[in-house]
Amino acid sequence: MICYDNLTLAEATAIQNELKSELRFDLAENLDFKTVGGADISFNKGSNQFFAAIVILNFPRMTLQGYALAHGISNFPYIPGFLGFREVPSLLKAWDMIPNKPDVLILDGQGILHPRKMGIASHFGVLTKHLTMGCAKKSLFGKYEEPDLQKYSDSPIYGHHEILGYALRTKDRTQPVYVSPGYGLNVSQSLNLICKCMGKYRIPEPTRIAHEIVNQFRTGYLKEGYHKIPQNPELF
DNA sequence: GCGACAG
DNA sequence: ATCTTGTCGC
Repeated sequence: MICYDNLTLAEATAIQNELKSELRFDLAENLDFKTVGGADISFNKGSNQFFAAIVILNFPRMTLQGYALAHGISNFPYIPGFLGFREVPSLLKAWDMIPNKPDVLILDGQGILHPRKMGIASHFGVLTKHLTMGCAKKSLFGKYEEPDLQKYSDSPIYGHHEILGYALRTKDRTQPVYVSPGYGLNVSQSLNLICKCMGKYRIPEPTRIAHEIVNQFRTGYLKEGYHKIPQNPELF
């Protein structure tokens, strides 16, 4: 079990720069996935006990197939730019419970839209070597123009002299979300994937449902472990 | 030095 | 992130 407690900021920064050299964006031939995962963390204010959830949805149907719930402890504080050190350890516990990993995982936070290209989605992806991407509700890094008002309008976000991600309007007249690759897929693929994961809300289904379920876990309505949802028999 | 600052 | 009621706008 990896533990990032007791790291100094200088050490954490060094680790990010190290992980950065392992980034890849050429592992996805296409977006022909069978499943997509969503990851989220929840905790009670002032507590160091974390609740982690990773849900698995059928792609592109966006119906729940199963979910893993795990408890975790973290004493690493929340510092913008270092979210991975606080949340990744707990998410890995949930990840390890999953018998069949999702083809791609969407995390609540940034991917390479980060000063050192090591947002939580990239951090998690480099450690697991699985396809990941980030979809954040607020911007952390990069320069961009406001996308148009209607659904699916997007605007590139620049940083390090290149396009790192996109501000995407996922719903009419609502704040955009910020998408970027984590590990394995490229910038345009990350944008396209999020578009294919939208339901009737601003937040894409994977992370939206992960958030819903992790809160039921935190409030005691669901228990730790891997839960499989009965799947309807294929009819054709 | 000042402002910004994922969850 | 979490704690919370009403309220404005489509």
